[in-house]
Order: sequence, then structure tokens, then C-alpha cells
Amino acid sequence: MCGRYYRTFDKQKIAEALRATATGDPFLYAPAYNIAPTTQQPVLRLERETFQRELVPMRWGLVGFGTKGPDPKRSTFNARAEGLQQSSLWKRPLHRQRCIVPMDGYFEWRKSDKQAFRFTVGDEPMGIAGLWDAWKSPDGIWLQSFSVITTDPNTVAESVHNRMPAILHPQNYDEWLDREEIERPPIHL
DNA sequence: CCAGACGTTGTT
DNA sequence: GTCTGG
DNA sequence: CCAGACGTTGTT
DNA sequence: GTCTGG
Repeated sequence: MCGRYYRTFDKQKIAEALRATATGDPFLYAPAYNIAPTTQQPVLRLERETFQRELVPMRWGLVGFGTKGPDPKRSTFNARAEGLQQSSLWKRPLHRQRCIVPMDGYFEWRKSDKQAFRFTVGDEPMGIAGLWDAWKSPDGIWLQSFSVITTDPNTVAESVHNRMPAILHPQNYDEWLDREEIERPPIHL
């Protein structure tokens, strides 16, 4: 699982590091050390027509296109990699709306004693595989939102938890973001 | 066909 | 919107 | 994920 | 204990 993370890079640095155009309010890119679900956070995706990389602030906690809106009773800030194909909520996002969640690291709490652990990949920023969707509110305003994909833990993560976010290798970012591959999404990444 | 869901975690 | 269960 | 709340009435 | 809001 991944329910908290942190990011030290600001708008300009994220844009530079990811070679992307950063859109939206600079305030939403401010370094944050305890990021929680339902807050607006920048995610990386390809622009619909130009396929250029763009950073867009979205709500953490995916709100499906056809739902009635955000539902506090249902957690959608994580999406299990194993079940993405079997759910109407995740299926279209998996095929057409993949994104990457930039962060410096994430936190996990050990169940036994509630001890918090911080996970990073060295000193490098990391990109987590994510999905996004858009929902139109009754008053016509679009809400964009995203979810972090989780998978089985590696040997480091499993000492604390039985799930971990899907960390992408930088060389695979383009393949994950590809908006033209809608038949066979690169779930192997 | 319609109605209702559409999700995750851990159970130390 | 789309899928599953009844 | 954690922190904090956890209620009722009626209201054009 | 369970739900909501961030």
C-alpha cells in the first residue's frame, strides 16, 4: 500500500528533471513532506494531441468517469496491479490514461507497532506507475484525479508491508506513458 | 433486462 | 461509462 | 496513510 | 470500533 509520500522538488525542478511542461498553480507544486490522499498533486502524462510530456495537478484518489463523484467511503488512491483488467473503474484508465507520480519517497507503517518507515531509491527522485481519470461534476467542472498502482513488495519493502507502489525505471517512463498503446498496456513494467 | 457497484489494507 | 449479479 | 470525529431538529 | 477529511 502507499498512502503517504513526499516530494522535495518544486515546480521548476520537477519540470526540468522530467523534461516536461508544468501546468497549473505553482502552489500545488510546493515541496510537501507528508502528502495525503484527496490533496492535489502533480502527475506526469502525455498531452492528448501533441504527446508531449506535461505535469498536471490532480486529486489523489481516482474518481471514475461514470461515478457520482468522490466517495469518501471508497478508497481509490491505490489500485492493485493484479486486478486492473477486471474492473470497470480501472480498465479504461489502464489502457488510455496511464501516468507517473513523481516523488522522493513514500511512507509505510508497520502494523505491529505503528512504526513509520521511509522508502526511497537512493537520492534519486522516483516515478510511480499511476492511472488517471476525469469526472465532470454536475456544475460542469472537470475534476482530474489519479491513483497509485501497488504490487507485491520487494525484499526491502516486505519487511514492513505486504504491498508496495510500482516503481518504474526511468528508461521505461516513455513506454508506460505511451498513449497510442491502448490494446496491450505495459503491465509488465 | 435492471440495479448496483465500481477500492484498499490487514486481521500483530 | 461499464461490468456483474440476480 | 493518519487524525479526529462520532448528533438532532427544520430551514424556500 | 468505524467513518470522514485531508
